[in-house]
Amino acid sequence: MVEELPLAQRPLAELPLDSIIMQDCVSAMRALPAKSVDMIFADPPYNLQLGGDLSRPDGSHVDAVTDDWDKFDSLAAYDKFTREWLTEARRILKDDGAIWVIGSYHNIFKVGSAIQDLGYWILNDVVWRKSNPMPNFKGTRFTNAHETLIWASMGEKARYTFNYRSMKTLNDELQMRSDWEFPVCGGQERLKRGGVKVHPTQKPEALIYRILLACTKPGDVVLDPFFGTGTTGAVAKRLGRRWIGIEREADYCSAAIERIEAALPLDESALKTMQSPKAAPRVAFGTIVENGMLVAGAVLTDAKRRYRVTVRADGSVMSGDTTGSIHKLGSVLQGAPACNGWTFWHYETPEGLKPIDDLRQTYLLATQI
Amino acid sequence: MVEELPLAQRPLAELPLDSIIMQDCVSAMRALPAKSVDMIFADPPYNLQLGGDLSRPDGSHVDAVTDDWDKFDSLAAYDKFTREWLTEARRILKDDGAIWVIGSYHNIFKVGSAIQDLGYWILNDVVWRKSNPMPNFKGTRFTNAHETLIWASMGEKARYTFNYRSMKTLNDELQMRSDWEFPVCGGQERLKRGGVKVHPTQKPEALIYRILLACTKPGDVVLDPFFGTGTTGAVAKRLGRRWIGIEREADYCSAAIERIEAALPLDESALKTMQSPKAAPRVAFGTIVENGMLVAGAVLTDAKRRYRVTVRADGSVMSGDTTGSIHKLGSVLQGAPACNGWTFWHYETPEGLKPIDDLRQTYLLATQI
DNA sequence: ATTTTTCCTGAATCGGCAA
DNA sequence: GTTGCCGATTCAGGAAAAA
Repeated sequence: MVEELPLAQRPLAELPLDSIIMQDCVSAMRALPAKSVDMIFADPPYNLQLGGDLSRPDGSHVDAVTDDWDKFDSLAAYDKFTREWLTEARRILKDDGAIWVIGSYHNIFKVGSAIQDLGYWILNDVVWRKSNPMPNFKGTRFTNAHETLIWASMGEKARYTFNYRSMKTLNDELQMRSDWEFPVCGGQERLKRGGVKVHPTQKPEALIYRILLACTKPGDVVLDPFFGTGTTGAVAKRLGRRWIGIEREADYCSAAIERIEAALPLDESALKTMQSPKAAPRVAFGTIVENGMLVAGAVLTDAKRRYRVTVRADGSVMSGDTTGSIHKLGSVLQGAPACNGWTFWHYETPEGLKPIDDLRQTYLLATQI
Repeated sequence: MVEELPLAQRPLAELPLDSIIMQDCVSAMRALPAKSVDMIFADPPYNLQLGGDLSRPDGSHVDAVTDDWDKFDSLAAYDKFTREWLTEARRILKDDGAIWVIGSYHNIFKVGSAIQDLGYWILNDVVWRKSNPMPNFKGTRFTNAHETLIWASMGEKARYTFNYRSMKTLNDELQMRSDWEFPVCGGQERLKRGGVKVHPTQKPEALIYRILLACTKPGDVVLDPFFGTGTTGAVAKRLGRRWIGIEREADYCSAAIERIEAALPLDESALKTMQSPKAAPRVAFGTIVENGMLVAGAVLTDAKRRYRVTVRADGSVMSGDTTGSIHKLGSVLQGAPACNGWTFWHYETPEGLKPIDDLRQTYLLATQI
């Protein structure tokens, strides 16, 4: 007779994959098996503690985060809450798993301090620089133009996943730095119901995309204990990762389900939804993929269709078992010392082949001026 | 007979201005009078916890921070140390003073958490983006390309200095954001003795310059409890601020003294231009009427001609049976909590509508000088 | 249909002073 | 401590409206 396996060895199949647990974050995590997920991405309440109303110089009203879920009785209460969920997160993570947490100065120091105290090992802090932050209307402080993310492994000696090459390719053959620029979530990407935003703090997909691409492998299980409207689930689906969401609010859950079901390989409409840095004069091919202008799996050929490569999620391309940047594959396949991949490679359109440089131009036009 | 003043009221003259206290940070601070300094800038040990030696891909050796002053027995010991010096800092600061602390992910979460626990009120966290960071030689993480600064006042309701106009001017007439880009300290600025850098973590003067310019007034006293080679002193001198340094190591002290003596203060005129345009003398709207620049009975409208009021002889304005100041009517008619009547209300000219603020400027030009 | 202008909004710990 | 008045204060980008 087969004995019941101890909790820590329960098979992964018992995880409620690709679904939302509509429940309180901590109690839902307690029901999950130990050492069972590869990554946790968490966007916990920030505990903003806002004062009175705020108006813009033109008199219009600022729509602030006033939801109950962001209210805590005290700093100590927030600290306690933070340590509770981080403790459960640690139990659920595999030994070679990792955690990402995003926050602002209101809460990130409490989060980071708890992460260190609980035995996690911080690998990087990453800064999300907002290209279009809300200004400081009263002129009393610096424009709060960034948020902070913490990436930590299970311990000083623990292993973790980091797809170094993917990041370097995504960043046009330069090491990816700890400061990332993205616009805030708006436009078509922002979920709305009756013209009103569904969630006050929806995160941009491009941000989660980069995190999952950097720190998970295809098929990995990603848990988001503060699922909200399911950005993590939508990106995970897009990138071929499994996901589990925990979310208390029924409204957010229904919006998330609808959204993730609709998530598809991106089409042209995505161009409008996820704009990206406008500063960089250089555009990495990875940025084109990250923004959905080309999807992973797309096939590129040269103008005469003699060579063909397949686009991968990190902005590299592949031919047989050779992989590399668009420039490298162009030179290798031709046997040439160098190649400008932007003009060499083409993609199929209803009007025929077009150089991928057109996409770069479109991207630049959309993001510059 | 005059009784000895309590510690909290000791005259400022007792502060060891523009000098270095060569002593342990906490004990030196204990000897300073309470509520006596305007700002503290602190660059405490980062508690880096480095493993073995690190080499570059070319085999060369990376000169890491291995000094004793950066070693702590445990995370708890670092935490205790942090709370000790932050507590003393709080005692020494004036009620309307402020503190800046710089750190990396190794220590900044502990620092920020302690700052919040001790009753300081965080105003911003600021990211120093390094334009030329050291790469991640092993390709195991993101390039650690930034450090974090925390700016905090003495409490939620405490006042603090922020030279908004100076920052906006410095940033090409756009609000200064919370992410600042500077190169790391090198070249001529980097202090060396016999070709060897004197201090492993010397900060760029441009960074301190911006902080002092933003958050102190000329003549303010700035204390740096981890003085090192005296960047804070050199910048304070240049900007016409007073400084106090605390530094344990004699080598750093001598280098700092030499450096600060060589630093040239900006002359007064240069300082003036960087200060905010000293709040222009206030002009009552009534003065404009009194001088005939607008006559009683004149009609003012907003830029879109949605609202209109009539000017009265005493400088009040009227709409229907509502009367009051230009500001009050602006807010009442719009239903807004506040309104700057000078920019909201316009008067008719042959060239079209013009804000009445133009009249104020004309009046100021005519009466000043 | 195309270009120009206006409008709207985003995790925000967002006054100072005198009576 | 409270109230009330004076008057200082916004950037980027997408979408809708107007020309």
